[in-house]
Amino acid sequence: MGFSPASPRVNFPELEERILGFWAEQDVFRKTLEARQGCPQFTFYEGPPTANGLPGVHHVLARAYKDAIPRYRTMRGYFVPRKAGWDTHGLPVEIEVEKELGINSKREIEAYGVAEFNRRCKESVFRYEREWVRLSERIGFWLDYERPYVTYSNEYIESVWWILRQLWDRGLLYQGYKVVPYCPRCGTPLSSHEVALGYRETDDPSVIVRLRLTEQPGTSLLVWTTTPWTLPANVACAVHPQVAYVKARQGDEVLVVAKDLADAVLQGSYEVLEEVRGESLVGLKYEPLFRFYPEGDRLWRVWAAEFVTTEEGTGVVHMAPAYGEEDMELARRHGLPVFHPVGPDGRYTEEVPPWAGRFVKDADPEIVEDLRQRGLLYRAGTYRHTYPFCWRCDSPLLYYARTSWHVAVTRCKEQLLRANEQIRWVPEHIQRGRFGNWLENVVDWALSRERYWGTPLPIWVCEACGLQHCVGSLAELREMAAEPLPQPLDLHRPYVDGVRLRCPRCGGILRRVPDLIDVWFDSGAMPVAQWHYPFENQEWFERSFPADYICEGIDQTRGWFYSLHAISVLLFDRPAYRNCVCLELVLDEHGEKMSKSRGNVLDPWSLIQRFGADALRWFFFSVSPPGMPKRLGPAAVEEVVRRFFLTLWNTYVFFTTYASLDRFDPLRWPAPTVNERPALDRWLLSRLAGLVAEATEAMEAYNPTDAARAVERFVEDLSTWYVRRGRRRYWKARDVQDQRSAYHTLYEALVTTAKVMAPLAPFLSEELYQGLVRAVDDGAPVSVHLTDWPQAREQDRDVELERAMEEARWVASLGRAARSRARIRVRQPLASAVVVAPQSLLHRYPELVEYVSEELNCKRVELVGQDSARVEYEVRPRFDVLGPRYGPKVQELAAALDRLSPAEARRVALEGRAVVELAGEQVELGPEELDVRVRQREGFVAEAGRGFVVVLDTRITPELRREGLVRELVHHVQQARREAELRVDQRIVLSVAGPAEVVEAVREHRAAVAEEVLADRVELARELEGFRREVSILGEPVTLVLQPLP
RNA sequence: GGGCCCUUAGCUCAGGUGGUCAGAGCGCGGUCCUGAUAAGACCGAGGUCCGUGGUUCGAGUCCACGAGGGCCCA
Repeated sequence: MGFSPASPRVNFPELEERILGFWAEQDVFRKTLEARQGCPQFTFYEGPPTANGLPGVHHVLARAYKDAIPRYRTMRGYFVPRKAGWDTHGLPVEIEVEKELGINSKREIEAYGVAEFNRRCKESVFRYEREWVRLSERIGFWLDYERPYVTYSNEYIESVWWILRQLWDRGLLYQGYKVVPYCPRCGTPLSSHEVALGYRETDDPSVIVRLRLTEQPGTSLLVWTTTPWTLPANVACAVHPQVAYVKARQGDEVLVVAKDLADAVLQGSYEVLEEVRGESLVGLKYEPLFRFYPEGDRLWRVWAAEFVTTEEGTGVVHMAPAYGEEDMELARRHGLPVFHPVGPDGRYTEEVPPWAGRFVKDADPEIVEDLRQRGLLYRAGTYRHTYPFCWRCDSPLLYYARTSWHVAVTRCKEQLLRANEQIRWVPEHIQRGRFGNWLENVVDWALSRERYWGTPLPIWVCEACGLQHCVGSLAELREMAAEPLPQPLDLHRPYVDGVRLRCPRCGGILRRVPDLIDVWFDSGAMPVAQWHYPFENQEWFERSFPADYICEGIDQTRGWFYSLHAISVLLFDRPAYRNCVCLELVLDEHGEKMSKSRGNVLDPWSLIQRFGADALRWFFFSVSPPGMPKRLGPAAVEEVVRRFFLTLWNTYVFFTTYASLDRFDPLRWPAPTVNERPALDRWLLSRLAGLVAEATEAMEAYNPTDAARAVERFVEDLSTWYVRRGRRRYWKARDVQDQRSAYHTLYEALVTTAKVMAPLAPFLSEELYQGLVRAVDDGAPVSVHLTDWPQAREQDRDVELERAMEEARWVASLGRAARSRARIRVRQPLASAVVVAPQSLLHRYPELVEYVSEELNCKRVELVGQDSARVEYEVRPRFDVLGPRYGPKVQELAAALDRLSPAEARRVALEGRAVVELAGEQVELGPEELDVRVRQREGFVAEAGRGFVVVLDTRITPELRREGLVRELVHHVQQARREAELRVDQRIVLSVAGPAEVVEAVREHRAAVAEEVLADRVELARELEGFRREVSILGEPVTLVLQPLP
């Protein structure tokens, strides 16, 4: 047992592969769950991916975030079961299979055979499952992949049926003839959240046509549309009753448009004949544009409607009830017929002979041309706007009347909003912003899909009496079945279509409606259906609902976040999750969205293989908060490795190197109490306690970004100040007590850092833990992920010491700047430096001044509160104190203080009080109200800033010069030791040959040189055999020979 | 057309409740330090804090309007 020196050459991807092996061999994930059996549960829901495509880098982002919080919670003592899940139904899958089969329509699927088609769908959904699991495991996303929930299983479907039955029983599931967004290629309606996925900018025709008034020859209403294909289905037009319209003469005709739009519409000159209110137009009859339908008295008249606006178009709106929600509403109210001359494939039917069989959008130009020839076209152009396209197949959607099934979500809108209040959103603005707005505008969920691969809608209808029945379980299905159910039972189409039920009312036969349900309902049902609730696992379900934590891309506000929420509120009137983290997009290096068409998609594997999964994870956590977009490229990940991982690693190498030489044993070496430790150690322990507190707070707030950044800052301090300053306290230390303190402090800092990093960088933290803890303690938990999250030791916090150390570091920085200005290298010792600091905490911490002295290589650093010889004073008001008190006059105070002569300023600075005249009155200002700054006077090598001045004594005496030479020489010898690849503790004999001054200096400091470079002897007279090196010391050639001793 | 978010150095990002000198990292040029360091320190170049107006003694920070970008809705 004991530490082994870690190698400074580290290959993180390789290290991670080794850790993966270790986890597998030790079954660590299972152990972390077992260790927390019986503890309070923390529930995470995995949003099921569709595994029919390869995972990309954005999935690594999501999975890293999904992983971090459960790991953290496990360390905090919670039991965090994590079930994987796969979304297996729906159009995405069907379209993949259609592509494979080279077909493109429902007709072709039916010809191919639904049974075989669905078999292929089922087969295809797990095509990339192995890739998903492989990537997930490689990045350390711990999830139970052995027992996932799968949405196509009979059990899952049965639970979904149970949910639908609950809704049915409460009258929340209904059938309606409604205008729905409809994909003509897929032949099915889409839900609003699916529509939301497909908006795109496009050019559509923009036409204005004449509706000739029957009883006023020569007068026409003008109507505007971007969908000429809906004109054959026109049954009416609408005006706003309150809006002003004009009858305008233009050429030899009279045109009716809204007054506010007249200029925009009637682009030439015109003459207003009359101005009327919309209501006076109501009832006018016009000539139909087409004669495809028989005349009727109510047809082709003007109606009043409040929804008409004067923001666009003409103020007169064409009504085609089959193709617009408001149109349908108007038709229903006034008993107008619905003309629907378009088939489910988006082509005209025989009702419109000229274009029968044509896809409606393709017929647009011909319809326009036809109207032009008949003199009905007023104007035609194109109109650029955003329009929805099918999110999966990219066809333009049609708004289209269909008989379809809906969930009456709008009836529960208040509950939806109330439940949303109970969710913590990250970022916060989603709650009232994107998600809240969405709920405010919620519409009924268009549930049914006229497709093949999905959860069948469990509604059966009696052929004889029309009874509709919703089946809520397999038992019920079996019981009601007219014939024995087929074995084995597959609840998918076409098998379920063949199941006929006996009518409980009339004894007739019920057949299932052909529809499936929206695939988003599947995933939204997972809190219930993953457990096959209520048919099994009641206690599991109850324990695991609602989720404490979910996390997905922000696009899911309309997707999974919504479907989970809606189903949960409909069923239980509760939110499905308490904390929800929304992730923004992963962009490429140039800030462009990654897409296949741009060819800028980054393969996660290339990054993982180069830099490791932890580096990629860490990049995602630290670069920006979850709700901000992330620019990702190899350079950014490499920087994480260089800036953070390697810095930490090198500190670890430093520790293990010397701890192993010194046989440091953290369990047996007595640890000094914190108060017994020097300021440097107390400072680090204070920083460490602060780190733990900060990281804990951040992780509690679902904010890994702040946690990661806090760790980075700590590691930076640890490496560039703590170890840098304390280096000589370890190996070969003279003061045993100090050495113990140093080892214990550094050890604790590293171990705690490893634990705090564990949820974010599970591999590197494991490696550190193994090398630091398991290496010396058999009794410790096998893995860092089995340890408890560290407690912040508040008693170690010393905010004042931390601030004082900041000052010390600042003074060191000024001192280095002064040396640099004086062109005196740091290796050249100087006799003294004076630090002028009127209001510094350092006066209370002489130890810290000592660190400055070492850092600056000045034998003596004198800290003084005042020094009129070398500095000048500047006095300003404390604006934060005096501003509120004096208001505008604070500027006069500032001016008055600015006018003080150098002598007066000095007096004020030393006395700490000033008397100035303000508007004829004497005002006295005390120390709390003054901001005293010092600046250097000319003629000294000094640097100033933030209330400090550092003045160097730049005189180099012959003694100092010789010491400098020796330091120079030692440096070169150490360099040579390294080049000769000597063991760190290899002893040598050294010979030095060179100019007399160098030789003299070495002679004078022979013992010190010998000790520094581990030489048993230092030869000055004769040259040895061994590793020989020519160096230059202050421009003079010097020959060093190192002879290793046996 | 509406909602939300963003805009700070060449790049990536920090900048509680306004307080008067705007910071870090990377990159660039130079100097230095180092037997843990592939690190690090110092100096230098590099900023209209997106713009305009307002509130205020004081605005990167608050308000209004606008511009650009992103996401979402209609």
